[in-house]
Amino acid sequence: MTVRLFNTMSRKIEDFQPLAAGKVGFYSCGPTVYHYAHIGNLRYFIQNDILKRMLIENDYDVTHVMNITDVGHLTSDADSGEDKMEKGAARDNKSVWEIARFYTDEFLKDFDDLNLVRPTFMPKATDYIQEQIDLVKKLEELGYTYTIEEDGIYYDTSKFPGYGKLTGGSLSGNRAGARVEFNSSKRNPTDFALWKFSPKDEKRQMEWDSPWGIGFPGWHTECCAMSMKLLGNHFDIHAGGEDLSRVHHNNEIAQSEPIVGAPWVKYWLHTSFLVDKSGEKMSKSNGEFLNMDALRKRGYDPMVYKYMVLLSHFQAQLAFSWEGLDAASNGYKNIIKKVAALIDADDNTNVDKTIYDDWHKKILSSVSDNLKTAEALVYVQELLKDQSVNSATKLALFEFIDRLLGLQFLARAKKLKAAEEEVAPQEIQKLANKRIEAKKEKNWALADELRNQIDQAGWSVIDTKDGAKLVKKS
RNA sequence: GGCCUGGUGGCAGAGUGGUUAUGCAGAGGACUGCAAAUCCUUGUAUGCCGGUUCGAUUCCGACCCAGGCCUCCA
Repeated sequence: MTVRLFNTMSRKIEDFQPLAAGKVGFYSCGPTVYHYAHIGNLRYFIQNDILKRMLIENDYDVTHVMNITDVGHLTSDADSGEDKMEKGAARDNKSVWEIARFYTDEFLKDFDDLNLVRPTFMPKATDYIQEQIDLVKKLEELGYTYTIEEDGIYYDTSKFPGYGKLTGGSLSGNRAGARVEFNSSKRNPTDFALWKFSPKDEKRQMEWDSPWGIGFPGWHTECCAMSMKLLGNHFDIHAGGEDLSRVHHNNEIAQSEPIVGAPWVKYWLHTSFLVDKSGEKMSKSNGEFLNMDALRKRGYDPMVYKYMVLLSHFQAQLAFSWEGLDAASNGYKNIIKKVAALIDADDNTNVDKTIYDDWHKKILSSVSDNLKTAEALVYVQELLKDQSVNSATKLALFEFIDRLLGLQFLARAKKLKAAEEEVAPQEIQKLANKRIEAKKEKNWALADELRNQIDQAGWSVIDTKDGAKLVKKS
């Protein structure tokens, strides 16, 4: 099946043609582990996961690299900002190494709760310092660098003719230091640090020796160094959040193409932001933000958030609201209920191969066409409604849908059934029996009172054709 | 200021040159002593102004509005 993806480089949807037949090298910029990931960050990782699952369902052998940025970087090249890692460490009263480990673990917990397939490699930036130094050395040999005294080694973007090509247009109209004080020692406003020197009077928690003295790498080098090491000089797909395209990814290209030749990467994918209802992006830097734990504490299944994300398209901003999350929650639960009913209805009929193939194709085509997950979910609704498809075929299709979208419809449906089959304790059963008696005597007041008591004890009583049924409340 | 996105019902959001998906919420009904669940039915939308066209929500242009990047952030 043809895979089509919107390539930021061309600003067009292109047919996907891998560099090597049947194989995909995929690099996604990972988290900086100085704080919890907020749910906006997680939207991007969900989208990456769908991309990967879709490629796998299309029989590609995917090698996925996602870095863990555990090196602190200054908040600006002007050397005036704070180091996020060191700041985070001070906030939590821990060493930078401790907070890196702590927030990496927290991140992976969310990752697993969202049922995201783990990357093939998750390199830590601090494990690839030598590779980053080697990369800077090569750029130095090729004449792309210059030194600013007591500051660092910088990349001269005027030496790279294609600078800025990823995001198109000219960068010349950019206001140098539009939002930050401009480092006047730089030759060009777009120049960036490759290696920063540690301050002479200060011992940093994270610093390394290098041919240029004690210091630490600039943050754009890690992705280049690690991707070259783990995916080779050229690879197929590079993904990131929409904020990364203009600076980080243009800088990555500027660092890599002089060394490996152009084009370095074939397809660039960028995920748009989750925004709040006033339209502003969620940001870790702003202090207040929602993480997965905040959602869990309010009783939301992480899968509900994933479902909400998949209802939208990754290139469009998605507005977060509790109302929207509730809608997603109801919608998700309704599907689970219907799938649970399918399991009950499964009468051991055979899977109808023709019908299966038809739906399989429709759903996989949607996701393969630039990740139209919302369209795929419409087909899921239509499949559930379609009475001409037997239960066995539907269930087989749900196995495929769960592989493709990772929404765990079947697992949740089975869990729901298990909860429904749980037998009520004796005292609850007694109350239920009393209520039946009351009903027979048409003593509605007593019956309602008894239902109240059962309700308070955490059970629901539901009258059915076959009598009263007790179901534990979730 | 430069570059880039986007504006669709109450909410979230697809798609389409010719009756605007889907979900959630709402309304009505069936069922029920009442509920819950379920099922059936159902109303409501393409920012504004021009152009192209037999016909524009879709294509083109201007405008208005919102957002992103130009410091680190997905």
